[in-house]
Amino acid sequence: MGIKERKEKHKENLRQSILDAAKKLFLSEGYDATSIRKIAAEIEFSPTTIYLYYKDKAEIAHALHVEGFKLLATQFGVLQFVKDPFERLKAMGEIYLRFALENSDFYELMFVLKEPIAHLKGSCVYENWEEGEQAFQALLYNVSACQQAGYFKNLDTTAVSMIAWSTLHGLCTLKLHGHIDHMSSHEPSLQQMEDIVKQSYNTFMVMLERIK
Amino acid sequence: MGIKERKEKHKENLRQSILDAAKKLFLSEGYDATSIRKIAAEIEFSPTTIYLYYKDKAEIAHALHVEGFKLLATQFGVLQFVKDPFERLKAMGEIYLRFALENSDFYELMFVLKEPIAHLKGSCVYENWEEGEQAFQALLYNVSACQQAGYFKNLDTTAVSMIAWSTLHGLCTLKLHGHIDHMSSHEPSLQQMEDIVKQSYNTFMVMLERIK
DNA sequence: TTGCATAAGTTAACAGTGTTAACTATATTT
DNA sequence: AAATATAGTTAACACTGTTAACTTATGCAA
Repeated sequence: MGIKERKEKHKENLRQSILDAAKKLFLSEGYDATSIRKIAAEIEFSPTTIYLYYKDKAEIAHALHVEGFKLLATQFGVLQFVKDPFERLKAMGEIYLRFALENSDFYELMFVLKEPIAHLKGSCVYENWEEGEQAFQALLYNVSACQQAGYFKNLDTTAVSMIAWSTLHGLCTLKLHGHIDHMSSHEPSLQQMEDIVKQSYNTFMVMLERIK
Repeated sequence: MGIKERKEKHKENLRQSILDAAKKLFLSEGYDATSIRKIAAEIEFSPTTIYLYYKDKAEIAHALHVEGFKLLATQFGVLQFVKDPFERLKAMGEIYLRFALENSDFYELMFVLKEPIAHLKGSCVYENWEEGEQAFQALLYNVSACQQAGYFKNLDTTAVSMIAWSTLHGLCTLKLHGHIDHMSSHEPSLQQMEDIVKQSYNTFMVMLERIK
């Protein structure tokens, strides 16, 4: 029947369909609600079959984590058209922010959860965090370009990059984990801001621009 | 009525010893490994007894979360002796950073996990996040004092405070979740830094100081 | 064709988790 | 003494990740 045919097709690339099922569940119900058993039910195989294709749940998490970085990389793609270094850095931050807020589950997997990258250390040949490094190198490049254009004088490129990343990451996670919302509901100065994240980001950019 | 009072006290005692047991487990084994059943075993009561004193696990998490904020508040205490506003802001950041790195489990509970503050919304009279607010108000006060001393001119106090908090929070979480370490092991520019967090923080302070 | 090894997938189980309904034993009140 | 309220327990539900042991199907050499 139709189901059997579909099953046959799945068998051809079971590893991929496990990942697809995981992704589907993960995007619709979040990471915690994505259990091995639910993935198995989705592809209509027994839970133990998953372990024939992935070492454990962390390995699936890592595979999704890689997908997330691919998605972010494509969104960073437009940056090549922004010629002015500072404008490019600004745009990079905006893309990062939007990515985090619009793909919060992916963001969690990429920059919050320990599992996907802890998995690296456990397995393989002491593999490093390739995805994160690439993104950071792009940031380093942009910060460096800004410095050549006269920004961030006498400041360490790496340290400035770390700060830029940290600020954005902090803003994203405080928002995503509900801390900003919980505070804005009662703190008057925050209540007045209509978009705290966006306004804070803009202020940060003004701060960066005004470093003498 | 003496008997009733003693009973009340016993009830209070048990509620407190549940919290103590939870804290002990949580500090030695982390949040995830602190299960209701383990807490029960620690105080030598059955797991269900816990539910006579706390609504659910999130309520225990919230109680510990409050303890964490008390601890942070005492560490902030020394700030009153720092008269210069900018130096005080600097010291505040250093205390925050040290607190996060030395009490990573508490930090997770206070600023990362959703459970303890999501619990607020679920129960009570739409209670707000008192602890977080108080800490933020202290930050607002210090940023405002800096502005009166000529720093951060023409910048919104709340936005600057949000950025300061975000930057510190970002730095802390990237470190605590292993993202910095995973990157520093292969990225050359990071390898050269002996203490990435500390050096980045210092750079951030220089950046703030140099805003024209 | 028979016999067998390998691969692929399944069943059943282990050791946990948070949480709840229903029960018991004890102490207090009527 | 009987009724009631309190405190705590047992047993269960519905989950979780993960593993050992089993079955079934396939391809290949004798």
